[in-house]
Amino acid sequence: MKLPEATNFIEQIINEELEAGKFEGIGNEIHVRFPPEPNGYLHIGHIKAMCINFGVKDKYHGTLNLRMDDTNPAKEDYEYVNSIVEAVKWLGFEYDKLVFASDYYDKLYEIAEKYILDGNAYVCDLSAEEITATRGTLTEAGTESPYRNRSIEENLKLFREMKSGVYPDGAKVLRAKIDMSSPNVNMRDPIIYRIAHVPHYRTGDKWCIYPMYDFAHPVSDAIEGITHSLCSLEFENHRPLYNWFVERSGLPAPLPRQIEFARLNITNMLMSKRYLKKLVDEKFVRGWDDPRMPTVMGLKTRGVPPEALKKFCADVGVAKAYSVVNQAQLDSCIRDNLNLNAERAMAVINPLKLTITNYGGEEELDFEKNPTNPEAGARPVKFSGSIYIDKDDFSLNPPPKYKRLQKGGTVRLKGAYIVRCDDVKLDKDGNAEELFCTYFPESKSGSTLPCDIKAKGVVQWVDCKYGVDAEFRQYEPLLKDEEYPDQDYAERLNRESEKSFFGKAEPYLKDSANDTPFQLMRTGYYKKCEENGRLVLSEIVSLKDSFNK
RNA sequence: UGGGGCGUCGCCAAGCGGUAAGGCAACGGACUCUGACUCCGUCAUUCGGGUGUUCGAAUCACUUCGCCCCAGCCA
Repeated sequence: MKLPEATNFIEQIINEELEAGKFEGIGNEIHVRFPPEPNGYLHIGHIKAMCINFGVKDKYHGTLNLRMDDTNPAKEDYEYVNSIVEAVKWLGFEYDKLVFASDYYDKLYEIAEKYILDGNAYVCDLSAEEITATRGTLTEAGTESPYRNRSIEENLKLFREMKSGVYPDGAKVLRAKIDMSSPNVNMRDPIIYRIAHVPHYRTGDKWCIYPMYDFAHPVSDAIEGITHSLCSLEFENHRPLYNWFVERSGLPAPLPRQIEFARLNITNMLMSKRYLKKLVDEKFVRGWDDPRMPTVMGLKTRGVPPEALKKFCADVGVAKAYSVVNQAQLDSCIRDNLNLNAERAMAVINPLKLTITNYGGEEELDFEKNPTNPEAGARPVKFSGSIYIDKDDFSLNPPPKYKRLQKGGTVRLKGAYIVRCDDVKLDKDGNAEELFCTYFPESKSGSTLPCDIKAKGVVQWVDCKYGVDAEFRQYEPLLKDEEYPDQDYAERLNRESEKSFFGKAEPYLKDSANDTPFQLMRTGYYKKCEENGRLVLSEIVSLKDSFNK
């Protein structure tokens, strides 16, 4: 068979295995899984994991299970499984099956009994504190539990009693019998089952004992016939344990192989579920879909296209080295996508009135919706000679190479005419309050008339008569501190992360039904939404660089 | 200081013994009815350091330094 070209070390490993014929018994089919725990919403870090897993699935024409890793009833809920499914679908990833670790509780229990029967597990009566104390330290071996050598019959009886609910939480646990003096702490008789009289969101109170990740995960992989279990670096130390459980599970070969990769970090983006949950719970943000959140839903409400996110993950790559990607790299992917797809519109954030003294009447001008894509069509823009431009587009003391309007200078009004500023009315503080200009009819946009007037700059504008009020919301990224200071984190988020401006926008923005992202000329990419009948423009990402060079 | 990982341009990242890809950022310049976009050009005599092996090393060996992970009845 001809192998696809590997683009990262994981695919390289898969290619090598395929070449060696490792999966011939199963028709060379690759099976992977994406296993979030339904205890929070998916964030951009998960998108990387999905790109890797779904990427392998697509490249090798394999299958992928979306698996809810729900073995801790205390934290999990349907709210989260629904949000996860929604996020996966919005991103356009197609999984083969939606499965739950909790689907395997019976099977898992059965396999746990097998471990006992094989002498590989025992019931331990030590308290949590005692277990911790006897685990040893990083440099000293642990000591064996006094319950380690109970008979198989006694272990079986005790384990069944644990299951039947006769013991309170914490009274007993089932432990794997491995090696208390292993240099790998994870191998020092890890706990397989704990007692928790907590109802599970799916199985209700059918169970009062729940399997631990270290046992449930590898065995779930084996049950599903997963060939490659891709996870992040912190599980490297668990791999020997993963293999230990899989090899003794009695499940048919081929055994799954765990491969670890470095998780995604982005400057100024906080990706810890714990903190994100805190922000939501303590109402520092409106919810998991708040546009300032790095969650899939936050990115969605912000207007970021899924394709831009996938491109970003592809650009960032997959490796084992710890890394922090510059947010500029994400922004670049978003800009690239939006530049190609987003419609263009005009709006001014700080309106400065500009009156054209030699213009009478009004007219309708044609604007292309997207200069990079003529098929996007055109929209009409009304012009009455009395308009607003942005305060930033006029200067009383222009710096060198200033391209926009100044007294006595000219500028082109985007899509309309070139105007010359004849007079400036100042307010009491000496700032420009209104501009009086003359326009040049022969400079009309698209006109073939000869025109001697030139303008270096182009500015956007909104008609005074037809423009509508708009609110602009600018979002700073979620802030991340090296030290993760709980205290002022949320405070800073509120203080610095959301800014509002009020200005004027084209009526086109208010009227257009769709709320797909668009670009405000020279200002940035925005998403339109309606709040209580108000036009709200939320920033997606700013244009690169720009003003005042 | 036990064990497991990782160290290639400011930030990601290819490279797998034959003489340092690419992306982001930055910096020049061209173009432009968005100071955007696009386009052209510049940006690692060097791969954490050292020592060996070799005709030849980022790639192999040894050594040294630095960073990350592991002692939840979380995942």
